[in-house]
This record gives sequence, C-alpha cells and structure tokens, in this order.
Amino acid sequence: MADQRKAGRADDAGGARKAVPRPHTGRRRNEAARSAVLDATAKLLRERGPEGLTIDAIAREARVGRQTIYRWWPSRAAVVNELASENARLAVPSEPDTGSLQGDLRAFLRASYETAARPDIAPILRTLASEALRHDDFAVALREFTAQRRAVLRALLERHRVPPVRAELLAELAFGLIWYRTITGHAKLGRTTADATADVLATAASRTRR
Amino acid sequence: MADQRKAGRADDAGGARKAVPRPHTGRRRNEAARSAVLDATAKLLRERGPEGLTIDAIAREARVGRQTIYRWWPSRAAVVNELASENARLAVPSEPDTGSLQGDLRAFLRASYETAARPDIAPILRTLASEALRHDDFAVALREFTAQRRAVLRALLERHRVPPVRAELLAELAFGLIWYRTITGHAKLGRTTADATADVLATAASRTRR
Amino acid sequence: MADQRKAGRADDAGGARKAVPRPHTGRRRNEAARSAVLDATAKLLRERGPEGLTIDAIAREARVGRQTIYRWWPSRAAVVNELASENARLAVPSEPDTGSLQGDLRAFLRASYETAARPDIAPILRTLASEALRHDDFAVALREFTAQRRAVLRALLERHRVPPVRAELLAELAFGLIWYRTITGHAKLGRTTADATADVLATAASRTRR
Amino acid sequence: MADQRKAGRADDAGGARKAVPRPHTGRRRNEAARSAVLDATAKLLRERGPEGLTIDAIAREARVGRQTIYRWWPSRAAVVNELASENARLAVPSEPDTGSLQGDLRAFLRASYETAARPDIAPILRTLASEALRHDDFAVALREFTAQRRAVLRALLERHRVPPVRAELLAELAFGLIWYRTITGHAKLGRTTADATADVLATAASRTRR
DNA sequence: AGATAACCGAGACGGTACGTCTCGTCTTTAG
DNA sequence: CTAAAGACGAGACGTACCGTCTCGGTTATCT
Repeated sequence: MADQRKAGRADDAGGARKAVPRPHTGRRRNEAARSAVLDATAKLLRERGPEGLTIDAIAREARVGRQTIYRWWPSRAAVVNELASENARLAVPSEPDTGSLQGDLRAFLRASYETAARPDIAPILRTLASEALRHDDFAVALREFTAQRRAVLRALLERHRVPPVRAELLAELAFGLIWYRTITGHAKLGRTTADATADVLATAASRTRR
Repeated sequence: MADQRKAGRADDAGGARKAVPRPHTGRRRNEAARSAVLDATAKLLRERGPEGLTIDAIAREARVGRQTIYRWWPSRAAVVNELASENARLAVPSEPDTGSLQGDLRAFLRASYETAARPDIAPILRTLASEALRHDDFAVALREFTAQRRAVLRALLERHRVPPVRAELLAELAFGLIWYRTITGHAKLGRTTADATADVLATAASRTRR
Repeated sequence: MADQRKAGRADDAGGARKAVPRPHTGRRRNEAARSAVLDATAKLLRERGPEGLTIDAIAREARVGRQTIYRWWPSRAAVVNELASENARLAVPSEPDTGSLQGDLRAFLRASYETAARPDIAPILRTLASEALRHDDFAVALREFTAQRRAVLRALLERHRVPPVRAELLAELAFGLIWYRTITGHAKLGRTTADATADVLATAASRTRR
Repeated sequence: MADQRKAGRADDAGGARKAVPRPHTGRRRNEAARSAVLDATAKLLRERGPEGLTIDAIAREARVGRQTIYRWWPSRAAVVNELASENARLAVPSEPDTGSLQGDLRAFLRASYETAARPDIAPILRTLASEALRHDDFAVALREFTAQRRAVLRALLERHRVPPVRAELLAELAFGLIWYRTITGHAKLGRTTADATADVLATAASRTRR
C-alpha cells in the first residue's frame, strides 16, 4: 500500500505523455463557507466598524472555523479586499459610452462616487484605508484594489485619446477625492461633486489630446 | 493636549508668607518623560511604521512606565496628534506670490507634497488618518486640520479670481492626491507630481475666472 | 481490536432463508495500510516519544489517509494497544516449566522485565500508561492488556498450587514493579531485579500453598 | 529622565558592597489568584479528570487571565505539582509503632493505600504520573517525591532489621501496587489489599532478617 | 460485462486548546 | 503625589490536531 501513489500515470511508459499527476484530490471548497465569511465581514463592518473586525469575530458571526478563514485568505485584509472588489465590479460600469468624454466621465464618476457613499460600502472603504495605514498586508490589498480601479478609469480616458501619463494623474485626482472625503468626512460624495469633477478632468484632458 | 495640568501652584509667587508652608506636594510632572515619549513615538513611526506603534513599545523605547503614558494622554492617537501639532506648524508655506496662478500653485504644491513625503512626517499623517477613521473625536481634529489647509489654498486661488465653489473643489482635488498616495503608497509625492497637478488645476481654473 | 467488523450478519445462520443476503461486497482491507500504520506508530514512539504521537503524524508518516486510521481503530489508544499486543506475545514466554516455582518465576520475570526495558518496548509502555491516565478509552485498552498479562502469571502460580486470590496479588506486585519503574525511571529493570522479586514471590507463595 | 535606573546602588563606588540591586518594585503577586488557580485545578481534576484539565479550563474556572497562570507556572504539570505538594504534607503517615513488623506494615500501608484512593487525591496522582511520562522536568519532581516515600517505608523495615537492599525492593513492590492500580484502575486500593500486601512483605522480610 | 459496494489517499470542514502578545487598569515602592 | 515597575483580567493572534465529511479513484464480488 502507500506505494501506488499519484495514480493515473500508468500509461507514462508507453509514451511521452505530459504526466498529468491528478486533477484534484479531497473535498472541494465549500462555497457557502466563502460567502458566509464575506457576509459576516460586511455585517461586522456595518455594525461595529473597523475596530470590531477580528478574525475571531468573523468566524463566530459566519459560524465557520477559524482555520477555514486562514486557509483561503492570508489576512483579514484579503477578506475585506475581496468584499470591496466584488462590490466595485458589480456597481460601477466599466465602459460607459455616451459619445463624449465629459459624458463618459460623468457617468463613471457618478456611479463611483454614489457607490462609495453607500452606507453598506463606505465602512468597507474606511476599514481598508484605516487598516492599510497600520498593517502592511492591508496596504498591499488596498494597493491592488486601487490600482485596479484606476486602470478602469485610465482605459476610459485613453479611449478618448488622453495620453497615458496624463490619464494616470487624472485618475488619481478623481479617486483621491473619494478617499479624501472618506477620511475626513467633511462633505458628502454625490452626483453634484461627480459632475463638477468630471468637468475639471474633461477640461484638463482636452488640452492634452493627442 | 496634556498641557492643562492639575494646576494648584499659581499662588506660589503671591504668598509672601514666612514659612512657605509647602509650595507643592509630590513630584512635578517630569518634562523629560513627556519629550521622551514623543521622541520614542517619532522614532518608532520612522523606523517601524504605524504597525509597530504600541503603548508597550513606546514605554519600552522611552524607558518610561506605561502608566505614565496613560496618565497624560488618553490614547495612542493623542500622542501622535501632539507630535503632529508640533511638527506641522513649521513645515508648510502659507502664501507664495510669484505673480501667476500657475507659479503660485506650483510653489504651494511643491512645498505641500514634499513636506507630506518627508520620512518624519509621512508616518504621522498615516497615523492621524488611521485614527480619524476609527474614532470620532480624532475625525473632528483631522477635519479641522484639513479645512485649515484647504482654506489657505482656496485663498490663493481666490486671489487669482477663481470663484469660491470651484476653488473649494480644486483644493480638495489637490489635497486628495496627497492623502490618496499616503494611504496607498503606490507612488511617491514630489516635485513632478506637484507641477503636473498645478497645471491641471490652473487649466481648470482659467476656464472659470470671474 | 479492529477485528470485530461491522457485523450485521449474525442472523444469517438462524435464518433458514434461501437468499443468504450477501456476506461481503467491495474492496477488502488493505493489509499493507494496517502494517504501515503500526510501523509508523512504533517509529514515532521510538523517535519522538509519546508526546509526538498524533493521528496526523501517524497518517503522514505511514502515507495513509487519516480516515483509514479512523476506519479501523477507534482511537490512538487502539493503535498503540494493537502494537503492544503484537510485541508482547512474541517477547514473553507464556509458561516456562523448570520444575520449581522459583525457577518458573525467575524465567517468567526475567523475560518480562527485560522486555519491558527494551528501547523499542519501553516507549510503548510509557505511552500506554500516559494516555490511560488521560483518556478513558486508553484506560480500557490498558486494562485489557494488563489483565491478560496478569492472567498468564496467575496461571503459572496456580499450576504450582498457589490459591487464586493470593496469585492475583502476587501478579499485581510483580507487574506493579514494572510500571512503577517505568513511570519514575529511578532504576533499570533487569535480571537482578527479576530474580530478587521472584524470590520474594516464591517465599510468599510457599506459605499459602494448598 | 528615565536614566537613573536600578536605583539603590549609588553607594557602590564607595565600597565593595554586594550591590543589592533593588528589593522589589511593582505590584505584588496576588495570593487570591494563586489559590483560585489551585482550587480550580483540584475541582477540575475531581469532576472531570486529567482529560478535562486544560489551561483554558483552569483560567475559566478560577476567573483568572490565562497569562497569570503562565506567569507563575511553566506548565500544567507544575500547577498539579504544587497542588500535590500542599496536600502531601497532610496525608502522609509517619512511623507507626505497633510492636510487630506485620502490624507496622499494615498500619503504614492502610494509610498509604487509603490516601491514594481518596477521590480528591487519586486524580492528582494520575495527573502527576501522566505528566512525568511526557516531560522530563516533571519526571524529576515525581522521582523525588517517590524516593522520599520509599525512604519512609525503608526506614520502617530497617527498624525491624530488614537489610537495606531487601527493604528497598519491598518498598518498591508496595508502592508499585499503588501506581499499578492508579494507572490501570482495575481494582480499588483499600484496607484488604493493604493487609494482604503487608503479609506478603512481612513474610518475605522475615526470611532475610539480620 | 456491468453494477454495486467497500476501501483508499487527500483534504476541507467546524471546533478546541495552545502559548504569546498587547490592552487598559490596579498596586506597590521609591523619590 | 508622581514615577517606574510590574501583576492583573481580558481577549485576539496564528498554529496544531481533533473527528467528521466529501471527493475522485481503485479493487473486489455478485448478477
């Protein structure tokens, strides 16, 4: 026993086959556990804020073993990141097409700002920011998330012939506003701000068209 | 903070009594302890970042009892805040005057961005933001600090006849970029970014001059 | 242990029914897996002691699925017990016959004590004892094992006309010494001790012959 | 500040003094916590046996922080050891003097066996043995304890002119029975067993009197 | 030959306990 | 009455195993 391992390669001898060792062994990942963890994380952030977000609390709330979280996510940060990425992808149109740069920017920024202001989303962003400022693993997660969001906006701008370097700066300014207001909370993010910002960006972009 | 002492010694000078009965009882606050705590905090932030900033670590580094910290500051945040107050005043120029809007913006943003990027300042900003996202009272403090900074830039823009509403938005975009990069750390703040941003703002402003 | 299979066919004999339902279907037990588990257990006990003996470690060492162990043994206890039973049967002469009580006792105890002191056996005994003190299922296993050993010595004594009650006590004293030294480790078990003990028992026995 | 540390040795320079560094600073050990831990340990052993004895359970039962246990005891074993040492003083019979060897042995063994069988003592012995089989440092403690017990019985035997070597063996047989039954739990230790064992030892001893 | 059934290895699952770390508070002694 | 030292209850951390529950795949026996 114990010797006829890695089955499925008995035919190796016959040919120069690829030696596919075995597609999978063991129980599969439980999708219910995954979504229970994400739901519990969202609930804790909504109700108790960043301070209440511990692995213990998530596991307790999701009725999941702690090890199950550690098995699939390298850190608390990764869980929040996955939560944020899913929501952003669903809520913001990646490629609006209104015919004009200004129109596309308004559509994109309206969706982005209004989503960021949603009471179920804002705490997630706040937590990402707060933890990223303290813990490296969160910083990495946030870096990935924000890079991904900027890439979408940059693509939009480049479709309208804005040079890459300028597009990157404009994207940083647009998203910078989201995070600035998220941190300070001195004013609400909404349609009016989105439109005004879109106009600023469109103006700055038009001067640099290729 | 930490400056409104237990009082009770104002009458020392006035008492012309012979047998100065007792000018004070008990040991006075040790100023060396206070600055040792602040120095240790700065050092830890510089060397290990916000993650390594625990009360235990500060006490150890400052060679001070933990209780001494709790006695004078209500939280870690308060220590960092005091540190920030001492440093911030020195660093940022109020009102450059080069003659042109673009020139003034470049001067102001260069100073602002380069200060924010300084290795002894950046970790302080990071900690301030992090704490503001967790605790309302620090959010208020940060709100006041950022409002004050925006007011300076707004005044600069209004000197060049930019309407107030637009000036406020442009100020948010300029400072938003600082915080965006501070949070994500995906790129360095510096002179190049300052100039490019100044150009974007100047362009957007010129369209709306009164 | 591990030998009383799932049963459920005891009624076959009684039922004079035509369709004897089915004695067995499916793959048979893999003997190689069984001995791999026992070998791995012995190796772990030898090399890492009782502390390192976990089901995970056995499975890893034996290159066997954990479920395979749980399928055939109800607990760690059962595995070690099976190992002990196999070794003990081989090592200890059941019924020496030298003609005299003292001679038989000396032969029996020499074999018993020297076996218990063997470096591949002692850790097993230590584990049996240690686990029996912590877990009830282990205690049951040890109780069966020690009862069986006492029965052999009791039979020897009764062959020499020692009354059963006294034989039982003498057996307990003889084996008690093994465990006492195994626990405390204050002295080695060997031939000298065996002979001295045999003399004590023989003396005590001769006073009570039937 | 913070530099005049380890006070109390300012006078070192003046002489070759012993350099007593400082007697003590800080909060003292809480005696209530210590006894709460020992009481909780005793209770858990009584009610749930060695298996239920975890650091978590002790801390919970004693309403004490886990760290408090780790601060004062290096292991579970050490807690049980301290508990045993406290109880041992009360339970140990000293030196009976009935005039005859058999009488003295009966008195000594009755007390010993009955004490070992007490429901509040037996679990302690079981745990002591179990830990000794796993951890060397604890094995040393148990070795000392058992050696001391044997010394008492040996002294009793030698008072009756039993040669030292034989006395040592008889003591091991007598105490071996205690541990044998403690481990296996196959029969109760009590007066009957004590008397029968006393008779066996007395018989074996009388053959070797000096 | 095909169906059925038990075995096998791998490994995910909900849990419990581990020993460590830090928190904010409390207590003691020195100055 | 403050400072330092340090014990205290609390609770989160990440790891190791527990015993159970799937998985895909491999023998064996029965029809």
